[in-house]
Parts: sequence; structure tokens; C-alpha cells
Amino acid sequence: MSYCYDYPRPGVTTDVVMFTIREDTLQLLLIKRAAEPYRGRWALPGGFVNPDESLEAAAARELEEETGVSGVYLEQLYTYGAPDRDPRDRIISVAYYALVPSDRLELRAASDAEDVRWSAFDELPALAFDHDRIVQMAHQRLAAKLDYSTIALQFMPELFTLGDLQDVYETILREPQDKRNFRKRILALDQIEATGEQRRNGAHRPAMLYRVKHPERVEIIK
Amino acid sequence: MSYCYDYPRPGVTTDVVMFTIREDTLQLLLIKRAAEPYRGRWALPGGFVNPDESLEAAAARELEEETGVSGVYLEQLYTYGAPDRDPRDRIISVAYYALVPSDRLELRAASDAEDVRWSAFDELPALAFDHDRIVQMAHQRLAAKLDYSTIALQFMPELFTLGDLQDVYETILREPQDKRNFRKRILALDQIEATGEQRRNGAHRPAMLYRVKHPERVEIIK
DNA sequence: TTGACATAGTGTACTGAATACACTTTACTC
DNA sequence: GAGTAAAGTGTATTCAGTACACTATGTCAA
Repeated sequence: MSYCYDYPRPGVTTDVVMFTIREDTLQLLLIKRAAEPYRGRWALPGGFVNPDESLEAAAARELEEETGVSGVYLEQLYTYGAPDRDPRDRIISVAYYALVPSDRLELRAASDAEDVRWSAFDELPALAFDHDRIVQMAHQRLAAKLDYSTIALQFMPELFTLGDLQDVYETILREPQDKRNFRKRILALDQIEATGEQRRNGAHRPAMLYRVKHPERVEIIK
Repeated sequence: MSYCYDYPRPGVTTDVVMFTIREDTLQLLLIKRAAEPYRGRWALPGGFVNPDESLEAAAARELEEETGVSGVYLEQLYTYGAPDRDPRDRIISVAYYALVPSDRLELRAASDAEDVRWSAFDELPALAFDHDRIVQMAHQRLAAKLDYSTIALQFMPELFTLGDLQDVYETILREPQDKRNFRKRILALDQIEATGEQRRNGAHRPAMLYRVKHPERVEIIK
């Protein structure tokens, strides 16, 4: 079976930058390419858009196939279409980025173990295609959104402490935050609420556990 | 001649929201569709991406063909890919928006006179496809960027007064700006400079003419 | 020539948000 | 019960944003 058109058409793919925070580092999901071009190189998960699915649905499908999670935050990043970005065919990629809460990342066993891994953002290998650039842009967007939205809450598990949340900000922004000012600012947003619960952690005072009030929404602030 | 692939491929187009400011109103360029679907309806200028040109080059080409201007500010907005956005074929559109300075808009005579026109943003007809949505998103992006970049300067002709510039802000933001605060803020950016020249306009005091220091660059501020 | 007109141009006081900064509390461990 | 380590808390300062009203100047018409 073959599909024919009067003019040449580019292939259209989605690539997804899946961020998570594990062990106080920002990590993202990479896949080792099994096919040419760039066979054996690490790359972002992605693939062709099906004829009957929206771009976002295609990205969500990739995400679900690779991590088994669904319903997480997913946002269109940018569309990359340089004629030579794929050496063999004209391919246009609509890039998305996703934020996966740390408690929801069980990499799907289905994926061939060797070929999928989380990689620290600081220690990325050279990636296939223009994926390095996509990753850099995704990080910039994410860091920018910390300042004017509640996007960071998308990384949080069901229950978390203010210290946990501060760690997320510091990890992404790469700079320490003043503890008192941070708490004042976050609580003023009125987007998280204290549960009665505490978390005991070691030989020190336990921390209050909080919950996101509206886990679905990402609010634009100020 | 026909081009065949193993899987169906969507068509890829660029659509361009070309903004300008004329007669103190925000206007954008519309084209009356000559072909189905939506024949006779107004739509954004746009068309298929050629095999050898980048997405931005395709958008710039559309812009140049319709307005004769080149070298103006052009930025990728968003990519629209709902499966049913074109009733006849799967078409994915990478939308751009462009800002055309008011002194550079001579609509190319080449375009069939009846079929291309500037339309006030406030009085747009119903547009073809999802172009209404694209236009709304472009306006939002533009308004947002006024707050954190020097993008408004892209609308200005070679020489302009602070009053002209304030009009641009007020037109796009749809709210009056305090004159003294506006001037203080703009001059603090250090992105425009007074020429010695003045503009005499009517029966009142003439205004100092300014010039953009770096007309190419759009600076992110604060 | 002079007075009305219309836009250009200018400064200060106030308000609210962001910042800098250090000690007390508490549960656990040894 | 003393040491430990993270949790939790308040105030003073600084800076940016805002509110606000009058003077300056060239043109035009009487």
C-alpha cells in the first residue's frame, strides 16, 4: 500500500522532552535509536503523527508508550523544520515537553530495557538530529515558566513538603532560593494547602506535608 | 508527476498573521480564498512549505509575496494540527506572526486587488479554518511581549515620536498609559535615542523625533 | 500681534513587592 | 539528656511601579 500526492510532502513527527526530578536532579527520558539515521545514538522519544490524531495526542501517545504515565502536563514547545535536520528525508518535528511527577515514573517494562533511560540534564550525551537544541529550548521555557506560573507543582507527588518544592525550584533554576522568602511567595499563591500530616525523615524536626489544591491547572501568576 | 510514501502524510503549510498599525488601529492582512474549501471566505495568507525551504523561510516568502516587504520581525507562534481543521485533507499549519512597520506597507500591486486587504483587528470577518483562533493567539502573544520585550519598536518607522510609540502600546493593550510613566519606562530601556529633529504636526508644540538604536534586535527586558 | 488651541514635555510622593538576613523549634539518635 | 539536622518563623530595607497636574511651544485665526 502506498500513498501518493501531487507534490512532495514532509514527514511530520512529534518529539517529547519528558522532564522529571529524581534524586535532586533534573532528568529527561532518552531512547537509543535502533534504526538509521543516527543508529545507536540517544534521542528524544518521538514518532510519526497518525492521520487521525492531533499533534498533542501523538505526543501523549509517545509519552504513554515510553513511561506508562498519562494525564501529566504536556505543552507544545516549538516546531523544528530545517530542511536538513534529518539527513535522509524532509521531516518536520513538532516538539512538546512534559513534566512527570517523581512518584509516577515507572518506566514501562515493555520497553526494551537497554534502550530507554533517564539521563541527568547536566550529563546528556550528544543527541541525534537537532535534539540538543530542542532540549535546551525546553529547559529555557521551563525555567521561564517557574517565574510566572505554577508549573513547578506539576512535578510534585500527592504529598510533599515545602522543602521538596524548594528543591525543585533550585534544581531547575540552578540557584539557591532564600527559604523564608520562598515560603512566603509560594504560600501567597494560595495554590497549595497544608494537610495535617507530617513527614518524619531523620534525626530532626519533621516537616508539614502539603497538597496541590488544583492539580490539573497551571495558573499564570501576576 | 506524483510523490508516494508508505504511510499517509499530512500537508504542511505556514500561515502568517501580519500585523501593522494604521490610523491608530491594529490591522492584519487577509486574503480572500479563491479555491475550495472556504472559497470566498477571508483567511490568513499562507501556503505549502517547499521541500527545500525552512518553515521560517516559507513564512517570509508568504509575507514578501503579499506585502512586498522583507526583513521584518517574524516569529513562530504555534502549530495547529487538529485532524479536522481542514475538511478535505489532513493539513498541519505552522503559524507565524509578523510585525510590519507602518511606513513599509505598500501592498504589492501584483496581488489581485480585490482579494487582499488590511482589516482592523476589531472588525474581522469570520475567517476560514481555525484562523480566528490563530489570530486571537497571535494578539495575546503580541500583547504579552509588550510587557517583557522591546517588540513594539518593530512597528515604528525610521523616525517617530514618543507619542507615536505610546499610541502603539495603547492600541495593542487596549488601555491608556500614563504619559509620564510611559516615557520614563521607555527611556530607561535605553533602546531609543533622540535625533535632533522635531516633527511639526499642527497648531501646537512640535515633538522630538526618536530613532531605534538596534532596529534588528528585540530585547527581553527585566 | 495676540490670544486660543492642542499636543509636548516634565518631577515627586506614595505604595506595594522583592530582598536580605538569623535565630528558635522539634524529633530523633546515641 | 546532649548533640544533630532540618523545619519553621518576622522585620527592616530597597526598588520599581503608580498616581497625579501643570508648564512649554508652535500654529492658526481673529
